[in-house]
Amino acid sequence: MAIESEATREKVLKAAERLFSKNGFSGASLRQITEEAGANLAAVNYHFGSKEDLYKEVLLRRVRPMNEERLTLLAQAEQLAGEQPLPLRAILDAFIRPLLSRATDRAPGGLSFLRLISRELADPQPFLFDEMAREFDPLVKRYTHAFAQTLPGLPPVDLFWRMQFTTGTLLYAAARQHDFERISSGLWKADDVEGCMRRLVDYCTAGLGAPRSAA
Amino acid sequence: MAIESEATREKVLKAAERLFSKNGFSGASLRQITEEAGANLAAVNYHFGSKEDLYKEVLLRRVRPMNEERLTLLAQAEQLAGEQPLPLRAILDAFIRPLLSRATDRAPGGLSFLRLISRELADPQPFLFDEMAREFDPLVKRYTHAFAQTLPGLPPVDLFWRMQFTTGTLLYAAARQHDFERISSGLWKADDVEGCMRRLVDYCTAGLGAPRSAA
DNA sequence: GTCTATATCATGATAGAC
DNA sequence: GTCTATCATGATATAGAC
Repeated sequence: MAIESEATREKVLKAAERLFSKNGFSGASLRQITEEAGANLAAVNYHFGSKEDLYKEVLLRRVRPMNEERLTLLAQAEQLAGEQPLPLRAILDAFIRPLLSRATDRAPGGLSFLRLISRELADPQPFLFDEMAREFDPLVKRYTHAFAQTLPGLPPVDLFWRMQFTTGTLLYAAARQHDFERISSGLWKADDVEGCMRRLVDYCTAGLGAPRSAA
Repeated sequence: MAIESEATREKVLKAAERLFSKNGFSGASLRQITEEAGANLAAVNYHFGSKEDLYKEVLLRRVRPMNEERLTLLAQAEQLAGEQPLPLRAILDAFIRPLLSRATDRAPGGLSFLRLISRELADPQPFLFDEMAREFDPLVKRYTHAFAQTLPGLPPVDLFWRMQFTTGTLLYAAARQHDFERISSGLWKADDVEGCMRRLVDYCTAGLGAPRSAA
């Protein structure tokens, strides 16, 4: 039945998300995953074809809506600004929020997904590289253009680096949401994602707009 | 013989560094490693005891001198500055250089080590967590103090975040040195590590010293 | 110290009954 | 669609010869 099939599929995806997030692609076995899902070992191959394809689906089903959200928020901000170039803060907020907000989502997968996507982008799986590049390409192009408009004097190579630095900052913040409370020695509480986001935007706004030092 | 023993040990460490870096801890097998090293499978257990202990040694033998260098550079900069608090740039340079300079080292392991240590810090292996914490603790304390001196008005929680953001920026830059040339579409050449470092310092200096926005 | 040989177990994948 | 059973392979680790 389609209904039961969907239920099993969903349970497997959920368990896979958690275990891939915790142990990485090669560190999580299909046996662990199907056991935690309460499904049969053979279900993975039936529903997804292979472990790699399961991993791909775990990621893409969350990445796609997230990136659409990022593009939508940017478009909305631009409409609001009219002819003016967007303030840096506005671009960054549109870029960061759809990712970090998932740290508090009641929706499934929040923290797991953050850790997973951070690991994948900082340390890509070769078999997924092309598909991820295709998925992120419109986003990169679109935001590069927005940043370039707001920072007209910045040479392309510097903009490239500053966007990379911003990405690194964001990914690390996302990857470690799950243990910042512990390592901050009580300075920060895990439910204050807004506080993290505000500080992240402060930091990256300054970094992107920094003066350039002499070579 | 002690000499041959050392040679085998060294060959295994070198191969392990490359393969752990490329495929991660669980993605690299002892078979791969010993084969690439031209050593016997049993050599790993003889010399290191277990796969986990091999991994630990691969990391720590490079982390220890790197972190000593960071502490030394900071002390030297402080001596140079006398009574004055250090400029942000000087602290950052001392923090960043001993890591990123390894991207060009003729010495073995440069790029591999960068990728490996970045992955380990952004996504720690549980079995190594305590030992890494112990190894990095003096560094964190020392640099936190230096930053706090130079940024006297900054509340501790904000300093915590900004140091985390700086760490994330640095680790991502380190992790991807090996393919920035490719993904920059020709904007940047891999031999220009100085250029990367200068831009990284520009970015983080601005971020650490950024104005704080209202909550 | 280094090797061969092997023990023991986990892995991803699939064939075929239901 | 889901199950059991199994295959072929590869994993870490170790015992014991040399």
